Formats: sequence, structure tokens, C-alpha cells
Amino acid sequence: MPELPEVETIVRGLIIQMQTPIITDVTIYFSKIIADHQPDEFRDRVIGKRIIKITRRAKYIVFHLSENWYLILHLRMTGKVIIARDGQKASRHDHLVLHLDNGTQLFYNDTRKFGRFYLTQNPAEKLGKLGPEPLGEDFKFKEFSRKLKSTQRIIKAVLLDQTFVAGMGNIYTDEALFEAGIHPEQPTSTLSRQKQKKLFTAIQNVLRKGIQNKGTTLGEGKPNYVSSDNKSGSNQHSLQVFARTGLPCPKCQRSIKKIVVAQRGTHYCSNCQRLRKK
DNA sequence: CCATATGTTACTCG
DNA sequence: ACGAGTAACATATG
Repeated sequence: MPELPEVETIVRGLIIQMQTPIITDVTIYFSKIIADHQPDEFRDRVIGKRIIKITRRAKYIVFHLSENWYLILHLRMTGKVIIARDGQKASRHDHLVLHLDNGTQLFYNDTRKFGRFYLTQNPAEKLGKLGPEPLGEDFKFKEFSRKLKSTQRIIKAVLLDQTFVAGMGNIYTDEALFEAGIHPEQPTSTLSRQKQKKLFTAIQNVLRKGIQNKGTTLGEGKPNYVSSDNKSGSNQHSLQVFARTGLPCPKCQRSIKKIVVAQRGTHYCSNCQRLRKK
């Protein structure tokens, strides 16, 4: 669920809510979510450290701790980070709690238990292979264009590849391809320069809009994504094709189709996004 | 029971 | 080497 805009929203919320607390205790209910440490070792290394800074890289949340330690969190499909007041009890699917010295606790909740914490002094090991941040200065058209030309893969698979561009997931990929008018199965090397440009811009547009709307929250009753203050986003109301199967295309009014591409549910307009031979 | 789900990665096959 | 496809992780929902 959480893609770049959702993780960015969470991080911005955490920065406002947390300041720079010291971690006074750690409760671990499900130790497999810690990727690289035994629970006791993890607690020993984390307790007493100060959270100096919180940043985002791709879909990772990076807690910068004192003494050059980094606590890196990936939420995968259903991970949530919620700040709550001291005294709040852990509930269903809470797997780890950071107790802080500012009167709050950070709960890590994850229905499907796919998320992972990485505790390291060498963050580049985990983050170094990621592609450019699409909203950062290192995302350059010239390089983007060159890489698109250099592979035979289909465009949807490439946009989901975190080493190509970092932070895109299934929702924003479908949205960007719709905005650019590109068929999800179009081989990247066949994209015209004009389509490359459109896609380059569309990626940034859909992500910026997602952040402005504080993320996409799908599902009724039990929201799949909430920010760190437990609020839903509103970007679901701005989606053009994702989760709109059978509804009219915003451009041509024809019915939005859903197919499987790169093993993922893929929403698109077969009229506005034509597969073209080159 | 079956299919599906917003992510990632290891593995197999051609 | 490359790229596509599959399974796995684990749980909930329709």
C-alpha cells in the first residue's frame, strides 16, 4: 500500500509529532519483522539512542539514531506507523513498540507481517542500489531517456523496478502511464522521445499530487493506509484509472480495463493508451 | 473453497 | 546475460 507519497506523508507527520526523543524501551511481539538482529541484541543497540532525524528514501523510512546508527523501516504491503500517548495498549497486529521519553510511543502495526526493520551503521548497504528519487534533483530526463532506450522490458515492470526509479508502486505507476497515454505493456525502448518526456513529467505530477493529498487510502471501514496520526489520505478521490475498473475514462469516457501485467493488477484505458509497434 | 490485495526477492526457464 | 513468470512471505476480505 504505502508508496512514495504515503511514506512521505508518514515521515512528515512523524517529524512534527516526535521532535528528537530518546528511545527508552523497545517491546517486540513478533521478532521476524527485525531483519538483521536477534530481539535482545536489537533492544540493546536501540535503547538509550536518540532519534536525531527522520528522512525518507524511496519507500523506506530512515530513523537517524545517535552514534551513527540507522533504523530503516520498510512497510511493504500493510505496515503502519502510529504515534500514540503513553499508556496505550498494543492491539491486534502490533508487532513492535518504541517507547520514547516524550510521553509517546511509536507502534508498528502490520497485518500481513511483510514489513521489515533494518538496524545498521551502513545505510548505503540497504539504500545504495535504489534508483533516483523521482522528486529529487538526481532525477534527470537525459539519464531517464538513456535507460529507457537501453532495455527491452515492458514499461510497467520498469516503473515498478526500484533500481530504475525509486518509490513508484502499483497505484502511481498506473496513474502515470495513463497521464502519459502509454500502454502498460509497451516495451520501453520503443517509446518516442515525446512519450518519454510525457512520462517523465507524469511520474512527478502523480507523486506530487499524491503527497498534496496526503496519500491514497483505499478500502472502507478498515483503511489500508493511514498517516502517523491515524488519518486517512484523500488521493483516492483524484485517481484517474486505479481501482476504477468499468468506470468511464476521464478523457474519452470509455470503460477502464483491468488486466494483469508484470504479475500486478493493471488499470488502463485501451483507447487512450494504445500499444504501438515500432 | 477460490481469487484478490498498494511490495520485494529468490528462483527457474527459455 | 536478460527478461518473463512463479512462488513465497501471511492475513483479510469478498
